[in-house]
Amino acid sequence: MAKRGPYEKGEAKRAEILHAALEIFASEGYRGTSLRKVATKCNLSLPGLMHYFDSKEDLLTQVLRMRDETARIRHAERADPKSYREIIRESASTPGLVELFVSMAAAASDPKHPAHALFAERYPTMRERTADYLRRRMDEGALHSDIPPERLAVLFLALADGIQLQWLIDRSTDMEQPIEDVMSLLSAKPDEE
Amino acid sequence: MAKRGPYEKGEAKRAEILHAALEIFASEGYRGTSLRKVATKCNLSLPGLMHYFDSKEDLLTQVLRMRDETARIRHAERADPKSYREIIRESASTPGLVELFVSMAAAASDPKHPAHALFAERYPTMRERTADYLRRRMDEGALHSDIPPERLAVLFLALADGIQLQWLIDRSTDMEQPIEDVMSLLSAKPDEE
DNA sequence: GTCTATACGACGATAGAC
DNA sequence: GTCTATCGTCGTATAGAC
Repeated sequence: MAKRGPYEKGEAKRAEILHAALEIFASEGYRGTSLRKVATKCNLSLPGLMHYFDSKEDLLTQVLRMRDETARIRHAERADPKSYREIIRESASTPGLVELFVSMAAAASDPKHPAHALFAERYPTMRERTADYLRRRMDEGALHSDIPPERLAVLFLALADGIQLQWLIDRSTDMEQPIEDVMSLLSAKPDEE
Repeated sequence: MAKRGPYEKGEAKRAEILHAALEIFASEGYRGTSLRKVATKCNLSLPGLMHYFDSKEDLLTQVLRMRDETARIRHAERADPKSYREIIRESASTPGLVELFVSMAAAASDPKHPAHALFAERYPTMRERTADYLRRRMDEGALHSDIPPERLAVLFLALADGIQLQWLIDRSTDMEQPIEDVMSLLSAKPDEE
């Protein structure tokens, strides 16, 4: 911020583009949103916009990165249910971004896709954070399971992603319930295990 | 089959197109596969192909419908873990189709998308089938939970969809483990609940 | 009904001038 | 750093042959 030097304006413009893209994709969804719309919103021609990004996929990847970074700062590395509920609420208010996330995850299955690296880092990171939280709760005696926290973390992340797919189709789907249900299963006393 | 009448040839060609599309999307993925490629594979011009379908999205939706129908026949309405494992194995051999499924689910969030109706029917149907299975296992005493089977079904479907997203990025992900883990949680004796 | 030819508008991408 | 101009490809639309 307030960074001096020859790149100051460029960085500001790049951030402006990312914010504009985020806004448009949030309100109009992933499908049928073109770079020309984003460019127009930034008072730029398409090539003018492309000066800042290698490709559309690159731009979209950086939108997701920015969004991750925002969430990371806001929730300060926490992985507790309260933080999780806030994220769910934010998602629920911006279906367009959920659609963007899911579409990008599918496209990123190709190792050459710019978002592949993002997701390839993102999942292990979130797994660790979630596993750490679960381990803490287990040490406190609040949760019990023979399943290692790392495996439970994979499970919780799958749950969080998967419930979004059902929610995209039926907006009345409760996105918090499945997580809470598994939590309650882990809260049961381990008498037989 | 061997259906007589004026539509015989047309229906056969339509089926040929769907199979060709399935094959191409399975081998090359959702991204970067054009209808012209599918048309060429069927010895057809693009408009010739479009004679059978309203739009690209319509064609893709029918590809998914056909795939569902195939699976339904093969697994004969069952919803047991053995059937589930077979489906997982089939998915794992065709990442392109998993990508197609996820991409379509995201796009189908728009109620006007042709696949919206498919998913809007599909999820409740699969929920019922899964809930029926769980209820049966509960009656047998093999599973125990205070959570109603319908809610557990939502949970299992989310798990199955979500683990695919992680698997698309990291193919070494075990797609069966999370389901088995929740099953094992439900197998525990209910002494404290 | 089945299909080809042709054309249209919009997309993402790129070359090169300023 | 930003533009105009242009490219190739996409999905789509229409006219009309058989």
